[in-house]
Amino acid sequence: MAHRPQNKVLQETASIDRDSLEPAYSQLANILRQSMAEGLLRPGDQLPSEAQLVERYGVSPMTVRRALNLLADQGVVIAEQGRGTFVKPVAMSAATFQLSQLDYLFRNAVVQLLEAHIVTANERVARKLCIPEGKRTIYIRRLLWNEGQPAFYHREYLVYDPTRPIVEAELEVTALQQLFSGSTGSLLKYGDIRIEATLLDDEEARLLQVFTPMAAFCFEHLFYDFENRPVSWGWFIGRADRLRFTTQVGLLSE
Amino acid sequence: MAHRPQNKVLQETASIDRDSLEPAYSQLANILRQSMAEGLLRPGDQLPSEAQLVERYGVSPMTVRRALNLLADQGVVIAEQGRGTFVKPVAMSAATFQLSQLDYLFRNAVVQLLEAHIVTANERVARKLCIPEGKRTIYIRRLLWNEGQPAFYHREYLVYDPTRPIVEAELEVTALQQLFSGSTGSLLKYGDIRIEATLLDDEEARLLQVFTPMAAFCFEHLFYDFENRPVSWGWFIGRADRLRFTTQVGLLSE
DNA sequence: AAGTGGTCTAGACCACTAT
DNA sequence: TAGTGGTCTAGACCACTTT
Repeated sequence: MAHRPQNKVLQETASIDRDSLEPAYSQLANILRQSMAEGLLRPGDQLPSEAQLVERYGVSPMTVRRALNLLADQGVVIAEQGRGTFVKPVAMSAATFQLSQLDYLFRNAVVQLLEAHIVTANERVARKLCIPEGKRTIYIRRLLWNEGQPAFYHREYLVYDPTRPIVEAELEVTALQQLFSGSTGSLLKYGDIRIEATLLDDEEARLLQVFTPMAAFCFEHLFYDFENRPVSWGWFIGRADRLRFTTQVGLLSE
Repeated sequence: MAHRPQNKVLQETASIDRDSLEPAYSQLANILRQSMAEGLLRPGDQLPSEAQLVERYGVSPMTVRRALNLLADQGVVIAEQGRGTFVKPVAMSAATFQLSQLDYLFRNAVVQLLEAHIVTANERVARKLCIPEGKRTIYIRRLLWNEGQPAFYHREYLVYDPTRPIVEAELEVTALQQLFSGSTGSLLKYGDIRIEATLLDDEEARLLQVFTPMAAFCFEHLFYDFENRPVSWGWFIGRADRLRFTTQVGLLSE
């Protein structure tokens, strides 16, 4: 077993303010986070034990527990049963980025319907949507505009089945935003999302008003209904020079 | 205020197994998740109140609370104070992607050091590292191989300062994996990561053994020490056809 | 006023790790 | 054996929303 440094005695500068609107567990988490930011607690160091924190800050074990869980969830400490809780080293692999960073692009998007036709599924579409080849699907092409600029080119195949009301709703151009933002009454159970970097082809470049070669982000999505049947397969393609994902690892700025 | 459907009475098929190794809060969360998967609870539906769950499953309020917090953290329900807890609709924007998906590429990577020189900072480098223009930096170029294939081309500028021991450690080729995986004794406090889609230039394509034009993922990183001074600025560039980020929204498969 | 979620207490027992 | 984190109880009080 690897050696771990002993825990240090923290300065008792900060304490829990019981009159504050901020919950005690959150205050305690911030106090500990502050200790790390100041370098009092370095990566690999052991935090004070839960019992010590209970005594030092005058809160109950559950409150200490919650504060430590919070920090563990945020990836800044790691708790090891029977050993202690330790400050996690900064690792680039801990980075997580969220699609909601693109919310602004979708919330204010103007949706231009380019095409909506019934087409028979070829082999690829049939396999993705788990339907027989040759079965009818609805093929939709949309262009999403944001502040006068084309932001995304979206293509989608929907299972054509009159008994599934989602088809009707999806044909409305506004349904796209509901899909992204989430809305009450959705008939989707879950979805798989995949992000790739691709080159724009000529048609994509023309619609997005750029010249090839140009890099792009591609967001492929496959949504399922409550019977676990695929209902929607499609891609959003957006110019890479207008899309950016950022995140922070290690100590999160509050 | 928008109308919300009333909560339904759940079948009491499942119950908490006190002899199980699985914690009660986790069991309860899974029971509720199962109800959603079966369609008993649909997006927008209200979950049973905490008091109802306490009575129905014979656990304490804190345990119920924890189960609901777990589901809320996972984004499948939303709790609204004074109103209730509701099943969240599926939203594509809820997708989160984790860089740790690339762990296998870094863990087994063979690092080839292409260059490590002291260079004076130009305007761009100086601005990023917050040092005066013309100050000396260490410029490192590396190629990461995985299973006999070039996986990433990495370039990095390090602040050159003999008083900062990180410089010595970073020059070791193995330090790169530690940066990605995290390791005890790191002197980094936090880092900013940015992901872009780009086109490979000629040099990048040659090293990664592909032909232009080719799309690529670029992971830019900027790491800070405990005095909040930037110490490392660099990019990993990897072939897009070998990199994929996937995730799931809505009901998570367990 | 009644019902909801949000926080918190002051303990308890257990599993695990180190000595 | 002593110390650690992990779970759990059976309540309490509060803020908020709805009726």
